[in-house]
Amino acid sequence: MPRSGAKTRERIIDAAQALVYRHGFSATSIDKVIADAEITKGAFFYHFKTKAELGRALIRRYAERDLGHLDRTLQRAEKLSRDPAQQSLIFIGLLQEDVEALPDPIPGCLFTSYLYERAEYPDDVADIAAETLDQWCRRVARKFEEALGTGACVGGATPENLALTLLALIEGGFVLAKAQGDATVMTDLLGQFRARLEGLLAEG
Amino acid sequence: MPRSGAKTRERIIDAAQALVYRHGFSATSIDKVIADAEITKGAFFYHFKTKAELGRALIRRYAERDLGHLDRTLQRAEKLSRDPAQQSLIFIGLLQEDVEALPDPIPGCLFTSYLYERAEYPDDVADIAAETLDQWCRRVARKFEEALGTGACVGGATPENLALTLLALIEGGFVLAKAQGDATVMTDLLGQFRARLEGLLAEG
DNA sequence: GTTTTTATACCGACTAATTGGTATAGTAAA
DNA sequence: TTTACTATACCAATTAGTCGGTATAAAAAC
Repeated sequence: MPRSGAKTRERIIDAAQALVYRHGFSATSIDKVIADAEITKGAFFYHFKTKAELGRALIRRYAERDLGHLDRTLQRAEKLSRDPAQQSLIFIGLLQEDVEALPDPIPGCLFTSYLYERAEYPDDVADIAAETLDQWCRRVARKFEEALGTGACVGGATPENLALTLLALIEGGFVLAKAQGDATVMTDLLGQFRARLEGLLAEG
Repeated sequence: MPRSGAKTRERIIDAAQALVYRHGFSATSIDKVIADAEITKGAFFYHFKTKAELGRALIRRYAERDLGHLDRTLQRAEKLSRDPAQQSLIFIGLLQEDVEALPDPIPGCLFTSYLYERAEYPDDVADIAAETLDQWCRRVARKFEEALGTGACVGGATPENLALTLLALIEGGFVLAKAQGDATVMTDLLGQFRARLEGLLAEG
């Protein structure tokens, strides 16, 4: 066999992702991708039959990494304390650390990028986004449930609802961070959420 | 004078906006816009020198309508009660009504659309988005301040912080609503926020 | 153990369609 | 007579995608 194509494939996806973060998917031309990846047209179309397939590969990798990162963060929180309530609070703290380490300009969320250009791409791309977002919520909700119990807290908040709120704050936070050109809004937003969760844990 | 060009101009912006909601800005070609608006190329370039200028006009109109709608909603809340605390809660309720009236598919926020394709367009487009989002927060924060007082509540929440959280929930809610193909997430998100605000108002 | 085959990985010139934008000649209304 | 267009033809650049050819290295045949 010749040298493995996996490396080239990764280079293509890396270059494409960087371009999509700045220009969106449809403004990301294959010519720009191959220039940045320093490969040729032949190599590109050897790995991806169409541009849509590149798109699919892009969010598939993003989705995997996203859930992988979530699980690792949850596990780190679990090692830092034995109490699920503390674990939940530490989890938010670790998310704050992630946000502070975000590069400039703020890349944002690839799912949002796709969902806002949705009509351009096959439906299954949006399906992956929906499924991953749902999984994210479920896994976070499970941790909150350990901390708060199954029932609704004061104010009718359930673990599922809190997880959804957290996810919306992150997605919305990306938008505001992009608008302000600064990720500190996200730290504030997460700080607020953390304070609220702390309050709920103290009550329940 | 011949018949006013304002009508044609509006038709162009209307057609463009509908396309941008589904395809994003860069996938929205001038040819598609003129086809949907049922005008000719000559008419388009009579009103807009470049596509970038169309983009500028699009978000400028969106920004104006957005802040106008906010002010009207705030004023409606003010007419429905004399108590700022009640007004704040009613305001959230009115936002929930707006969300429920959202068409299918969910259009989302034009600012997000731009911010996620940012590099394609002149910087002043992003400036309008940032400025409008900031104004939105300020005006909502002023109402919350009337209800809660200037100082921080329990949990360190300030009126500004709460307004920012609400905005992030709306922006993030749009993303989640697009992913799920259903706007009820946004109603839930706003309901949660309302309950929390109610709690803060009862304490303070 | 050398040669031949074969599949993988990649090159780069090419194409047909679309892109944003221009040009020009004419028309219709206030 | 100015403003607001229609209609159509055009342009250079860029777009996604094709195609015939080539380099590499492992496996199979001799």
